[in-house]
Amino acid sequence: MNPTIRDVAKLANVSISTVSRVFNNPESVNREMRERVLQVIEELGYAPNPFASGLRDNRSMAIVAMIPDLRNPYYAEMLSGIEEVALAHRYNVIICNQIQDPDRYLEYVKYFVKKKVDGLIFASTEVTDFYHDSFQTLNMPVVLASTEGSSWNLPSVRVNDVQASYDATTFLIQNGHRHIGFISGPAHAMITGQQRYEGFRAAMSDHQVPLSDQNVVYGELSFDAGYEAMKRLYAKFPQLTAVYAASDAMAIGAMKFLDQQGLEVPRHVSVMGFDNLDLARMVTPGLTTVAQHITDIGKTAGDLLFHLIDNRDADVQSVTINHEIIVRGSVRNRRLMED
Amino acid sequence: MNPTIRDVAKLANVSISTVSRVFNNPESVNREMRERVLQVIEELGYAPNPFASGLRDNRSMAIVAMIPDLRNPYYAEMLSGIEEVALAHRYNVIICNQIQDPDRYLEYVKYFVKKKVDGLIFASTEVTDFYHDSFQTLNMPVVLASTEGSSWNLPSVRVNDVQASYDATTFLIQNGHRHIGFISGPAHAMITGQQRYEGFRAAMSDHQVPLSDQNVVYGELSFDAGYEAMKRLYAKFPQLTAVYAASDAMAIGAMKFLDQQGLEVPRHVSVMGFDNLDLARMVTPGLTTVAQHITDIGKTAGDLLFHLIDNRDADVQSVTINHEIIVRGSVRNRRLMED
DNA sequence: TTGTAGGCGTTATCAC
DNA sequence: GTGATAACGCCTACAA
Repeated sequence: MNPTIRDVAKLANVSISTVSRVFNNPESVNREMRERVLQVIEELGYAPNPFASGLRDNRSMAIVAMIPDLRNPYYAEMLSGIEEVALAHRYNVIICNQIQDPDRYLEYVKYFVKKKVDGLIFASTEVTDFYHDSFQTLNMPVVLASTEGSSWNLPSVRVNDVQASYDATTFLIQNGHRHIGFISGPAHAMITGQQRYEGFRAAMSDHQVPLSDQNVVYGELSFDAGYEAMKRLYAKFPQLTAVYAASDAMAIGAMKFLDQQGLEVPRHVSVMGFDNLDLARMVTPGLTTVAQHITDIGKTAGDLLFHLIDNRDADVQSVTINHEIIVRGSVRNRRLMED
Repeated sequence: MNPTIRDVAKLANVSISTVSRVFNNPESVNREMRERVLQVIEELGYAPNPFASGLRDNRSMAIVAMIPDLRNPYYAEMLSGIEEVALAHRYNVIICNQIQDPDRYLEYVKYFVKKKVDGLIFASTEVTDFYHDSFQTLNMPVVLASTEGSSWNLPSVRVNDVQASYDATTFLIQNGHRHIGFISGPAHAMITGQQRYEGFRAAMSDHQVPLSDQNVVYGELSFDAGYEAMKRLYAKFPQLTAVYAASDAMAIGAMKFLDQQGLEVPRHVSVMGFDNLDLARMVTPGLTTVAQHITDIGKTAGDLLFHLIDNRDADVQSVTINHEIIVRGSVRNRRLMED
């Protein structure tokens, strides 16, 4: 059995209140006594029982990170940012994975999150009524990461996807491409479908590049879906000289397909991604992409959450994280073309 | 404020013990009463306060997963396996990241793990005295994943690295390679350095393939380290026709270097990895590698841990997870060579 | 089968 | 500045 506050008190010849004060308000206790107590604490290896503190204060010193898929490096990286700031606050991070499965999500909420946790980071998943209702009943601070909840006034941390997508498209255009295919996220997905499409569309339009249904194809954000999407895109738009995909995984799936068709990247087709996963620099050629600074998104979401935890009624503003074009080898400048 | 057991009791016109029993031993309570209580529980949305239960029973319903690096897909995948079985047991998983930093590790132990958690999975990190001592003071079940602790009789879950490495090397030899470079993990690393090297050595020896210092180079397991290691290896062993690396990340780093030298994989040099990360199928050509079934390692480690949690004195045996050669495009069969 | 009561370890309020 | 004590909510002997 671990030592309790009482053991410390007895051995130090003080009351338990004094021991407690040494932890929670050291200034208020006589120097000499304090040192004696501290010594005994050290000696016994005493640490307050977190259940007891939690029971009294209703704080768990834990937050929960809800993400769609741990095996996706995007979320792993975000999680690592969240974990980083949590550690600094001496908080634990509890993982909830595959939250896009409603049953699984409810399971988490029912057994884990209820009252046991001081706050919640909810990542990359559209905040439907379903999720929003559960936030209400949970009654704890919530911060969104890489998704938005403006309709419910929930603070969020994310890049400006419209602008980022606009910039990516513009980069391709400035490199002399005019036949640009877009592999979008699912049509119904607010961010990876609609907003990134919107940025693409706006850039094409602003630069007077023709755009029709022919240019666009939709799919899930995965490698496999990217491969399939590229197949469809190439079938209906074979004259494309560049492809821009709504995620790096998709872009790399597209590269795989192109390679299998004997089309070289970037000699025959240029490819641009979105996210800047570690992966992007590992493939050959390196993938030119829009960096999201994912770790920062996680860290910032953590910062906001802890601010809300310390200060329940704070009016926390959403934060936009800067994006950045990372140039590697997968896009060719057609303005410098020789053959 | 959330409803307590007392609220339920009052509304259902029973004593709190009855309510408690409905949760913990439903059979022992009169059907009619039970249904009445259940209804009230539903109505109020009552759930037992985990702090109170924890305080009484000294169980947190949480385990901790200690890993070296969340951003490494290897650990993310393992974690996802752990999380999967934890959910099935209605347990939370708390992350401890970057445990190879001793200060950080101690921080975790000091503030988080002590008494707050029912068990521990410790991954891919050599169990030095330092870590082992802390396990002792923690006094909770520990299971090792992808590392070994035979010297302390700790149960572990891992592949047979010597055999797996032997098989990988044999695969290359059977494909007609006799000039095979090996990019090893750090020389001091028990598994990725010593055991995987040992498998390599044994296979070379058994098949009478010459082996000297020239064939081997050491490095960390990362992409960047793989790139650098390949550079060193190629400098001292330019006649190699195949490279076998102790991790997929290293192998892909090596591929990057080879590409930059104008050496084609697998036409000029074959490459073989170890792990079978998702990554391995995404690169071009696909990486031929030894699959570790990482998710299974995580799941099995979880299973063992829960067995120990339910049954403190069980004598749990270590488990070896099967490995498997995954053939993709990065190894060329020289026996079928035309040019 | 059901209810009563004590205790888990901590913190904060209140006397002294 | 220090000490006694109630309260947090649950579970389980034990008594009825």
